[in-house]
Amino acid sequence: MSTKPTVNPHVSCDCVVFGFDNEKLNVLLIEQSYERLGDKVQNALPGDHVWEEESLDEAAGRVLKELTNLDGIFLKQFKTFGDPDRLRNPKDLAWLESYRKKPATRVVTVAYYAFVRMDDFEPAASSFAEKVFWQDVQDIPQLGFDHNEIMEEAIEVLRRDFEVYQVGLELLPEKFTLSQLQNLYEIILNRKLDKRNFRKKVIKERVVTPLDEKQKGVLHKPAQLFELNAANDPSGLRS
Amino acid sequence: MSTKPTVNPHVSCDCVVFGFDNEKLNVLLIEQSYERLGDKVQNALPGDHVWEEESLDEAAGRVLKELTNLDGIFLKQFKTFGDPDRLRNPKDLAWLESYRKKPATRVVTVAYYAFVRMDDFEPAASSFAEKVFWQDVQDIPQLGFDHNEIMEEAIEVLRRDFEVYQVGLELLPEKFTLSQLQNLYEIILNRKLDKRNFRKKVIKERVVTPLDEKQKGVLHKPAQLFELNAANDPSGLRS
DNA sequence: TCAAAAGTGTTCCAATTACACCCATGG
DNA sequence: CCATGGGTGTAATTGGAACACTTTTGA
Repeated sequence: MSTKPTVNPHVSCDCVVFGFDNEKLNVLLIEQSYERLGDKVQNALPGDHVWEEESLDEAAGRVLKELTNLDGIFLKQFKTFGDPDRLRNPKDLAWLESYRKKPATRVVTVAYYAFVRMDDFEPAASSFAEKVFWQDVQDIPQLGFDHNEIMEEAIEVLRRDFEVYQVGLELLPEKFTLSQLQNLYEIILNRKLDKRNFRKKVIKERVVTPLDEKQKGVLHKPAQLFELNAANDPSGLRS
Repeated sequence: MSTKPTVNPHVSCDCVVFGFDNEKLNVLLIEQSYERLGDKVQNALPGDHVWEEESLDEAAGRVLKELTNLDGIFLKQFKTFGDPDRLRNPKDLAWLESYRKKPATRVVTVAYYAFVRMDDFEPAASSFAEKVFWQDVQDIPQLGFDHNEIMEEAIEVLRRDFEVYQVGLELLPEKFTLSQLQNLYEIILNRKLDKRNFRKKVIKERVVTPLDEKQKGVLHKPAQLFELNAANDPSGLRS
């Protein structure tokens, strides 16, 4: 890639990047600032136009890479948003004008969700935005464009794909306790689970394998650490 | 809609329209002919470019309506295909040249699947093609562009959505027997089911409700007819 | 009377649920 | 020694799987 890529102004991709901090589910948001109209800022999902010579998956992978500098991240296309009015809300026009020549152009966006281990990544300025931050999915502010709608659909799809394919376990740190695992299940499924039954099940079904290692420095009985069972890798893409 | 619509040359939608004839699962294909290069024909999925002022769902609904003239058809977006090379196979160039000014333009296509009751619809020429026909999904010929790939993904998604949301029951005629229902299950799930267990289950789970009516004119014991339980309508779109 | 599909119940096993107490550690 | 979360087993219930014969109709 030595020549400058041609941008396709009609198609973009947006990424809903999930992170898990053992207590809640978070999403990466960016702050877009546009000085032209009185230093306003708005929050949005990270995304970019697709280049003419890359696939949609490559575009999403590129956005993720520029944002986090991480490789091997789970990434899945989940829905395409193409309402003719999706960029025509007056609240978004100022930003679009500062960014593109033709703010009236219709843009269809292909939405992806992704999983990032929160302790692999410290949000930092990127080519997309000076500010990048984690936000609790229970407490999402107003976002630009139709990004609130995209977020909501992403969470629905995550719940479903988690139940069907056990997608989402890559949100855990490499070594984790069964309580952490159970927290993740409970948060994604949005219901309480029984501790004993849960443990029996994940061990019988080989979701995880125990390590020869325990927690240290906790003010209670240290827990056994586990790792994901590699064979359990769902058939999704990793970029 | 009195003014002529503006076509968006960068985005199209393609529809995988399923039908069920009590024996196999079928898909609607069209035959595209282009005289320019020696009267060749190729088969493809029905689809069209999106208009500038319609949503993606509306575009798919429009394609379906023009194709079948039916209303109220179940329709669901399932994946977007946007490889830069998806229209660059030499086999497709002749057709594209006969159809568009710029065959090299990259087109991203949003794929939908849909369900049509086969006895509600007799394939007939439409604005898309002179020839429209049902084809057994087990025996799909080579299609233009990346349409074989789209087909395969559609079937996978159908299987999954059927298990998760019981999407697909709208393939049945309004009144049907439990054997027909079981055939549909077996074909979509691709495995045999036990007759007694199946019947117990669909009745207990209120998938269907019995009618005060029986089959007539069959050369065996006439079966009780059933209809879908309306409350079972999955939360998909109907166009 | 025959062929063809309809219709029907019971038993067994596996999987899921509910539930309460002792343990190891750091402060 | 106390607070905190870690760790464990059993009994009851539910749901799924396996399985074979009789019935009704039209030809």
